[in-house]
Amino acid sequence: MSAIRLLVLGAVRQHGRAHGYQVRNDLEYWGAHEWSNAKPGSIYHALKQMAKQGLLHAHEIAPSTVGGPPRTEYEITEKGTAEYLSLLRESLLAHDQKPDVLSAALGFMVDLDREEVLGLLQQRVRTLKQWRAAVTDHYTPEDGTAELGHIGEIMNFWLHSADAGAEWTQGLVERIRGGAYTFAGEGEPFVGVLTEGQENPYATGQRHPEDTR
Amino acid sequence: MSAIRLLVLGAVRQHGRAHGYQVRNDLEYWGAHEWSNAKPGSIYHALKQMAKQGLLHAHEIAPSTVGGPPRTEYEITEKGTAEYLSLLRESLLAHDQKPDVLSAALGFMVDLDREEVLGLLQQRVRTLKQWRAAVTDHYTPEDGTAELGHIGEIMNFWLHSADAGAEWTQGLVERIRGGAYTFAGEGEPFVGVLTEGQENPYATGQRHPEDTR
DNA sequence: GAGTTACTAGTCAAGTTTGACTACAGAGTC
DNA sequence: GACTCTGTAGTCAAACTTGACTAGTAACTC
Repeated sequence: MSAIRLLVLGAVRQHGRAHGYQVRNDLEYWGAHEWSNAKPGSIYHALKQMAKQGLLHAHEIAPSTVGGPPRTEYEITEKGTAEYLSLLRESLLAHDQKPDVLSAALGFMVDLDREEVLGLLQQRVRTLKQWRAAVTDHYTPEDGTAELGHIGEIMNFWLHSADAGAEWTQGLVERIRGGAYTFAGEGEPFVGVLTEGQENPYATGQRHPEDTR
Repeated sequence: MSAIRLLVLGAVRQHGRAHGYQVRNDLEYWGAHEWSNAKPGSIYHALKQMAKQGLLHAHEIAPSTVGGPPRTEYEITEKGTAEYLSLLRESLLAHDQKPDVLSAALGFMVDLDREEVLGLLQQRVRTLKQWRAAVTDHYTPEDGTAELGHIGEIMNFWLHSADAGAEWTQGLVERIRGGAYTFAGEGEPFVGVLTEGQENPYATGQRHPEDTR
């Protein structure tokens, strides 16, 4: 599973009603084009696809207010909300390597309540540790026959990444337990989207630091 | 860029001549189906595509020796070798987040010589550190206006991953400098492929430890 | 005041990835 | 002896992703 569906559902949901360009702009604001496959084509495709599947409801809208082709506005359906929450929980939980999915989930974690997020993240840490143990067991059995040569570095790399991921997750758990951030049902939520007309400080033209390659 | 082309080119090259199933089996032996998109469909597609592009030469072969559809055997061309080495160097160098690309490159690094690999990896560490500095600079400017809320955790996660990656790469550099593994031009290479008839200890049927999810 | 650039909004074709499926052969088994 | 399971080898349609492109308006610039 790629992160695109979660990102798009979450963005539409935060707006209540959004057209493609708005979603696209939000994802850029979050830096998602840097760490996920949130390219325009993918976004518009996901919107259409999810509308077809009944996760979003498409309103055909008159020609855009500012030029360009006519807009379609999308609204999340009940089915879409269920899918969104399910994707979100799964993404926080999965020790599933792809970092883009976790990143997306971090951006939306405050849509769940604090206790649930803590539970999911702690489970995440446990699963990572189990996975680690299983892998080392499997590739270095008691009889010491493991002669992987440099191929072993691949495993080594994944183990190291898993350890780093577990450690970081543990840190996040502690920050959240310590009262950081505002979760569902805790009053005024943090506003993570751009409202119509607000300028985007991280717009593409601005050049992201990563572009120095 | 996904890792599939590098993986397939490298596998064919090690065999001298290989058919799709052989490549597929090698990649499974390396665990590539766990950490990359090396599914059968992708592998066969890549073989055909690269044959069309002149990176591989396709020999049409008589019906398979053991049943099933007729095989096609592939051999790497000069152009393919050039592409392979170029992909390999690029993958070792790129601080480009995708871990599957780096994993694939690790499996093939011994096709380059020791000094070159050391140079590439050290450059990798430097680039990671520069990237880190640029990101922190950009998102926490001197005027302290950065009010990212929980969105900041996304950046935090990437920074943490980059740090872990740099640290691990540094460790690898030291192991290689210390004489580990056998690189190009250093005598009998480590055999990382399965020869015809050799059984695969990590075959799918065996169940990988990751499957305990 | 004509040309160039930038921004808004989205489409499209080409390429890639996925997961399920086909087809054959040998080995066990009831 | 019919049935099921496993292994070999690969195809295919559907879905997804990519990057380049269209098209209109505003704003700047010389």
